[in-house]
Amino acid sequence: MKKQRSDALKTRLRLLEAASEVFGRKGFWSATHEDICGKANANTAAINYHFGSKENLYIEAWKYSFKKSMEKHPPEGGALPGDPPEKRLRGRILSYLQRIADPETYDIDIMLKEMANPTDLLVEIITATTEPIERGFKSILKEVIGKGATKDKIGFCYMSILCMCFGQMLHFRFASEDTRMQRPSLMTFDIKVEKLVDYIIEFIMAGIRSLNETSKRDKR
Amino acid sequence: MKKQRSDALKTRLRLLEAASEVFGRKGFWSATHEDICGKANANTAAINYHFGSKENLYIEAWKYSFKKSMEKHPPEGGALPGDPPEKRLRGRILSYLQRIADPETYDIDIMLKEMANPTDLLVEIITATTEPIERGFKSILKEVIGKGATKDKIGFCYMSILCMCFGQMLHFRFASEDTRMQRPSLMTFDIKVEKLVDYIIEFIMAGIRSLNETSKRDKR
Amino acid sequence: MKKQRSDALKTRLRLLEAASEVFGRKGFWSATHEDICGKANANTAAINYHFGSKENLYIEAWKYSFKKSMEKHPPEGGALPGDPPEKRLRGRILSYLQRIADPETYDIDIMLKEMANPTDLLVEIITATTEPIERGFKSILKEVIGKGATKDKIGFCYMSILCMCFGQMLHFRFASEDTRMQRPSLMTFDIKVEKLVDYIIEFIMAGIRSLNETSKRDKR
Amino acid sequence: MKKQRSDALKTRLRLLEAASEVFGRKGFWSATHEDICGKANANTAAINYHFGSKENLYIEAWKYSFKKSMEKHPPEGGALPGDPPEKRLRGRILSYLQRIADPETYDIDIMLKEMANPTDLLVEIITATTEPIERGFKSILKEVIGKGATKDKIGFCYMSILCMCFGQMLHFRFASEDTRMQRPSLMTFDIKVEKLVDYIIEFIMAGIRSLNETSKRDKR
DNA sequence: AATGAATGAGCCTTCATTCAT
DNA sequence: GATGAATGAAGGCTCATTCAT
Repeated sequence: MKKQRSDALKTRLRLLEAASEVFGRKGFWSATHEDICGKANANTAAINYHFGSKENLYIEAWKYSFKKSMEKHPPEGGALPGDPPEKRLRGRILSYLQRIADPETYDIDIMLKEMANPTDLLVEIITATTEPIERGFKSILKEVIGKGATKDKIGFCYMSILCMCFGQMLHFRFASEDTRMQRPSLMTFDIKVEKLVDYIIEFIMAGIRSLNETSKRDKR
Repeated sequence: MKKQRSDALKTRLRLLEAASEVFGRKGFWSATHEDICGKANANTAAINYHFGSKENLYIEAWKYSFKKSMEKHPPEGGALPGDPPEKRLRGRILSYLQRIADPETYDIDIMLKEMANPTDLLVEIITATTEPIERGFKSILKEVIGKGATKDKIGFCYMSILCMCFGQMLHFRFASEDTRMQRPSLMTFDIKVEKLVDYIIEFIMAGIRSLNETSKRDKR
Repeated sequence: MKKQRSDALKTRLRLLEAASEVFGRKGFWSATHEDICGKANANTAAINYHFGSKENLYIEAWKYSFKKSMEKHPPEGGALPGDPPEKRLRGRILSYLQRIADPETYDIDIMLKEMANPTDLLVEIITATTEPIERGFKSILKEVIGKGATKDKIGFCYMSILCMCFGQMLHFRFASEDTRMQRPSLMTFDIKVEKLVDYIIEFIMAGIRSLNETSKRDKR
Repeated sequence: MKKQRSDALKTRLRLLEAASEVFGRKGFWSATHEDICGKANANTAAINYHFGSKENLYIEAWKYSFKKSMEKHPPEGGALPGDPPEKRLRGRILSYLQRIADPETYDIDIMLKEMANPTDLLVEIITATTEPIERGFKSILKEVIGKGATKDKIGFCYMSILCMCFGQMLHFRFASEDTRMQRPSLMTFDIKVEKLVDYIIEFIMAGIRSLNETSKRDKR
């Protein structure tokens, strides 16, 4: 079966799709040219032909994944600029959770693998591309927390949101036998994603409110 | 004879120590025999000689690490059996945080790498060894939540504790330039570990309490 | 039609020019299609399209270079048929040196690389094309040496001329930072090309004369 | 046929011998691990095991070859310190010619290939190791030339010796179907090596003497 | 007629494992 | 019992060549 001639762009795209998935599932080191090219129906030499190196493909795959994910799930999560800060925060969290839960995008997966086994290739690009999201979150958090909003407290709250979103959703993906997860979770409980989202948001909002009150009390 | 056997045991131990650290820092795939044997001052053939294979050493290293870590930080975290459930919960969380923060144990590191890039080797053993901890947590959570304590809610709360502890402490290790972390965090804020622990516990307890109230309200 | 054919010829020519230079600088093995086509502003497939193979282009490039070089520096080096043999020999040597020194022709460079790393591709063609030059030299040498002109002695003298011309001029190109030479010579001395030519010719003529006298003496 | 266990040093030596020959015959780029390891009866991974890389083996092979060659053919060529300068010069030239002609050493071959296709790996090491030889030659040349011994003239004479020795001997190797030369020379004449050496030395000495006289004459 | 896309053979290197001592 | 030496399988990459347009 001879490969049909096709646009280089199409092959490139197939490679990006395949690479996103394979890198997302296996991480940079375990993913091989053959894994990726096999999935993309391309020759083993295709990666170097189209991207110059595995490293470069990795970077491009992350950019591609992130863009795709962000376009599918805009960060506002349905909230409008005029909405009260709590509602806007909920919207942002919801958007985040959706990005993490979406079985068709791999930016989060790549990022997690990268955090576990850093390659020195994505640090800057991730920092640069995710900076607006962080800024958006923090600006809303500042409003929500109000007077006691020190930089540290905002940082802690933002981090808490990340922890809860990532952790719970990843665990959910395990529990729901997401095809990306190669094995069952170490822990299971049956919960639907909508309910999980409610829980997460409530948990986070309560935590933030509590910290907020404490600091007010401390001041007095 | 006796001397030799003792030497063998010492080498075994050095290999376990070295393997724990290397696996914790690099994960299973990136760690090489040379990395480990080099650090253990042993021959490259030593792993296969003493443990049969890299896989087996990995399993043994995890067991070793976990045991060491648990002996150093007992799971009650200073709370007594008769203490009120909230206090016992705080104790458990504190113990967890200490295990994560301890720069001399690598069980958590191995577990995290394993979660990011599963090897099929640790699932059962981790499940088995951590089961008592999970059971302890959940039993206390049941008390704390009280009447509305469904299996799902308990599961969610337990998972939330894990998320917060892992996420925040890992981030703290990044921010504090822990030698285990190969690069600076993507995000930094200056906060002391004691204060961080306070924050985490308060955040979690607030979240749990909130979920609790909601369910009571829902019931009405 | 006519236009296209002319374009094709132009591309062919550009390829020949580029190939001469690249082969001259890097030799057959290190020169890549991309090197050559890049320099010729042509497609990577152009070589096989226009010449069938890298091998064939190599042969054609040599022929092209040699022809170009010989047209620029006629082998008589300004001497006339009626001039005395020594003068005609000087002319030939001068012409040789000019060909070697000319920074715009690459036949000598290709030949040297070929000698260092033979490809089996140029033996016959070089022998055939340089044969007239060799014949010209040897016929003059026969006259110069006179009675003792055995085939061996003529051969030795001819070879000596080649050695001196090649060696000294190559070294000079090194020393003068000729762009064709990738690195400085292992040995440097500051000497102008005119003086160098004088030295070389004097050295050679003295050598030949000496051999000549010896053989006369031996005969006696 | 299982490989027998043997001293690492013996394998190393076999690899060095094989590498010297293969690099000498083919040059760095065309020589493959398989060529070398095949000849050395070793596994393809042996090069990286014993030398770390092809580059490093190349350097070591050159050092090994050079040492071997110099031990076999001491640079004085049989002349004694008290001998007249001309005789000592003859001795040095003879030694050089022997080194070049010896079919069992490959330092010269490697050096020539390196000059034709530089790798950036041997420049310094060759310069350093051959420096004493150059110094020895030049000091004698200074004596031989006498008063007119400018740096340039000494340099030119030294270079002339190199040219003649290298060129003639290489050609001789071609003509005598030296196994190192893959193909017949472009030019043949039947001459015995002893006679060739006589010719070369006479030619060189005459050239040097002539330059010498000229400069004396010029001064007047 | 000419080219951009694609390919497969081959190279250097790494690494877990085996083997002979 | 323990180790230094050796190996083979597999990975990333280069490059001359082929193919479909």
